[in-house]
Amino acid sequence: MRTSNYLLSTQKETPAEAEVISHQLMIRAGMIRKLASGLYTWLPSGLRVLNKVADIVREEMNRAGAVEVLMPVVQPADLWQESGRWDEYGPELLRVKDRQQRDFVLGPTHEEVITSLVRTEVNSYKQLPLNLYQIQTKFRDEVRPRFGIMRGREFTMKDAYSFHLDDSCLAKTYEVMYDTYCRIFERMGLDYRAVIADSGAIGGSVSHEFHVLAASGEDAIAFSDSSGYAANVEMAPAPVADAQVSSGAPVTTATKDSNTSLDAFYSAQGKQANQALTVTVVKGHSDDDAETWVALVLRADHTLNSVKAEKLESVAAPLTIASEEKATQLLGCNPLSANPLECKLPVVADYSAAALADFICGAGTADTYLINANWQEQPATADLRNVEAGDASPDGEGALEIKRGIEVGHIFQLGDKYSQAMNCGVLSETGKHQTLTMGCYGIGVSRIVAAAIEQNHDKFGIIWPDPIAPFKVALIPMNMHKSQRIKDTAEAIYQQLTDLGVEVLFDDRKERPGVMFNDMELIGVPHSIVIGERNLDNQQVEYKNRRSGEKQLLDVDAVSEFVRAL
RNA sequence: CGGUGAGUGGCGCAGCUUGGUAGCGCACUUGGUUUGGGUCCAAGGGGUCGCAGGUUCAAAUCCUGUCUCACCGACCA
Repeated sequence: MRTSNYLLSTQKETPAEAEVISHQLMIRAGMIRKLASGLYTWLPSGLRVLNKVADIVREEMNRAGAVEVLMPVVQPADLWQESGRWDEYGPELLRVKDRQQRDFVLGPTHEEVITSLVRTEVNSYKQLPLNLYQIQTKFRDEVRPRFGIMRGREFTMKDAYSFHLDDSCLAKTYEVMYDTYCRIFERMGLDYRAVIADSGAIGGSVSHEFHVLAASGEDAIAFSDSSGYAANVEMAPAPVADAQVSSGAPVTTATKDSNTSLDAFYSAQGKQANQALTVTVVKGHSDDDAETWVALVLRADHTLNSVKAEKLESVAAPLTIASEEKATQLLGCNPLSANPLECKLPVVADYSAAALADFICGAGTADTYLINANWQEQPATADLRNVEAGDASPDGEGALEIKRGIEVGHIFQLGDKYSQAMNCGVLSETGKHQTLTMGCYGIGVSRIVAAAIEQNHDKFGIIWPDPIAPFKVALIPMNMHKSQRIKDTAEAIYQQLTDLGVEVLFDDRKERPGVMFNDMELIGVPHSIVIGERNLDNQQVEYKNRRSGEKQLLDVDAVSEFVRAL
């Protein structure tokens, strides 16, 4: 490709709206342009990378025995009503009507369509197991699109669905997909981790997420420092704390000045946040649909884990935290000063909160606190908090570390949630109808592009891993318009490399060398060949490696052999 | 949806407090200059100041409404 025929679209300045480095660089390098919130056009360089990522995913899925299909983006509402998700999914599901006023959705995922397909096409156990996948556009009307392509509303996803007679067969395919995902991320040269995950709205039991590690990641991941344990912080169980014993110190009360922070108040009382309790009021769940509220009690240094909380029987899902007015009304005082020991609401205490003795907590009147309080009777307890660095690993080996990750893949053992609801089954060996069990396996293809940049960049721009680079080699002739021999050499090398099947970006613009160097580094082309008068006197050109910065001189005749070996 | 902030050439911004009919840098065009790391000089093109209404002799500027966008929270590949 010649830059003169190409749409390079690099820019010097970073748009103000781009917060994370991958978003900034994707715009500056001319990979994407925003059309509207969460909607992006892929420019030529971006599309090349996106296609590279998709190709690797496709190759590895095929190798694993999955079969590619392509389903529609627009899906009839009846399928969603049949699965129950028409009501469950909420506003993230974009619903549209056609000219006959029939309801449709823009597919955020394809369990319904694939299940509908398989129930009509697959009738015998002999056709199983079957793993079908597609690489296709999804639409989710995200509440808050952000970070450019990282969380767009429209995005490219690889989604695969497997169908089985029984769970052990499902487990085998799940293992294969797990290994396939590892291969995929390894091939792309990404630093990733597979972690135990919550299966969320998709449903099912066993589930792993694949995260690309990056400081800007939206998820926190907990790792054991001495075993292979890794889980999303949402899922990692917190250790049960040993009950403390009260020293018998007398209970006193103290009043907090409204200008004093809680932490300062704690230390003024000779305590710390890990010796104090806080109350959070959340919406409860009851069988008769009556409005109920529950007070969750945590240690003040801990944070509430909403995934754990909403799994409690007495708590409504999704987790709804009461507004300050509502909480004040329910508790009879500001929630900060609420007294968990004499609470008007049902109390559920986190294990470590229940284990405390001689703690600080609200006294039930504004700005008044109890010092050296103790539980009078043991409260209902549960694991409610996020694990923290230093907590004991749930597998009993070592302590946890917390790192941040970008979720780029998620695999689930779905079970029969959809096949049951949508009556998807086959005749078994014994001639009986048998409902199938399913797995589903997603990869955020477009998100990988952004995640790869988060992990591979420097102050000059993107540094693509070779397998997903938009071009392998940048060919940079300096002052070609003034030197016939530079022009001839550049054209010859371009021809040789192109004949070899190497993707070359030949910068034939009439630009100063600095401009070309900067653009090629911004775009992140992994290898450059620089042609200049100085070296041409010795029939040589310069090679430069984008990642290492290593430079070396090559004989003009040796260029194609050198590039082939890269 | 709640909280915060912003909308002025393609991008980044100033002007708004104290109304007087739009400016700077980058990018773009032309000429010259320079030529191994975003040269320099000159001359140009491009904006109904998000939209609608109001106040006023006069509105980018003041008022009202509305739309859009970004950031912080609950969802997710």
